[in-house]
Amino acid sequence: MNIIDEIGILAISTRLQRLSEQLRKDGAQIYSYFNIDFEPKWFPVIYTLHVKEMLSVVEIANEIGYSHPSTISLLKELEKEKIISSKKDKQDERKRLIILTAKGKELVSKMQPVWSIMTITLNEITNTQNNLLRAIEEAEQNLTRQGFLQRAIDIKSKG
Amino acid sequence: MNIIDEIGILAISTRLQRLSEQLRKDGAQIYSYFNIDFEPKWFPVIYTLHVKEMLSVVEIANEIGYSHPSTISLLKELEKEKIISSKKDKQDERKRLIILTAKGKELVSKMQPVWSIMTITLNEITNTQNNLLRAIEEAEQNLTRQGFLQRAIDIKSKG
DNA sequence: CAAAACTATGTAGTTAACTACATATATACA
DNA sequence: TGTATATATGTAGTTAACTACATAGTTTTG
Repeated sequence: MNIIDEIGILAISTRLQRLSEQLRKDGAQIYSYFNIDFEPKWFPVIYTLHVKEMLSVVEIANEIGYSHPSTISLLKELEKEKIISSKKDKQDERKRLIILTAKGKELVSKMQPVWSIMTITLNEITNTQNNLLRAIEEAEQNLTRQGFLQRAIDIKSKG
Repeated sequence: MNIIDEIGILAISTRLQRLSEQLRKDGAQIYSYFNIDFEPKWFPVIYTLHVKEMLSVVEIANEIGYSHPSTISLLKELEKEKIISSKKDKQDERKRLIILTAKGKELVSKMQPVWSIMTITLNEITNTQNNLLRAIEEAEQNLTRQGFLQRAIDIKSKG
């Protein structure tokens, strides 16, 4: 056990990041093992388009919680891979509407059984005494109620 | 299991990363609010040196769980800030031994009350029904027992 | 005891996110 | 109605981690 594991809560940001990175890398290995040419970072965009069919760039960015420039760079890759395509919105010429191509939809159906397996596997890993997904949701809710900085200021003035 | 739950766990890597990033940014604001010139990313190195006094580059990298090149680049910044200093190991000329400078030690004592406040605050945020730190530890333990890929392969062959 | 293997450090280049700024179009209001 | 404001997209540059490779020193072994 190293120091970061020992310090506990103060290093929680580092811990979250490390676990995220590990799951992302393992996810990439799983796609590769099942002979699917897909990068984990594409998942949020593709899944969103699978469910919502057609969205603008900013709508996707909001759905996946990324900045719009990050989203644009993902969309560029996916367009190069011919997994998505886009066209101007006739009603609003500023907007670019994104959809899955036939190839993209095919890819989604090929991935669905793998997603099921991943879901089962991730539940095995994270549905422990303290459920990781619930824990994230609860922490995010607390942060929404009152931010980290404001809480720290309050504790200082009280303590 | 419905679609929302499915995307929930499938997107867990993204969720972990986002929460990590938010806490890191908020942490930076807290240091700044308390007039401390310190970046959250330096924390693992500084805390490690505070506890272990003197370590080589690779020893620090192992303690904080980063690659050695990442560690080198953090050490470069900290050396520029005169928070740490380093000297060759006389016993093993390959090694560079790192210690906190007087300025570094002063900084640590200035930060300790802030770390206490952060600890309280982070516990408020994460010690919910499902404790986030425990949840991370439990998930990491499960991954150590058997990796994500191997679990996925097992489920495929069973299912 | 010299060659091979290993270990420690360092450099170069990549990646995947970000912020700040720029531009085009749409909407609101004086 | 035309100017100010807001929104959508895009570009440039930054950041903080990584991997792959290079080099120097140490240890092992045939």
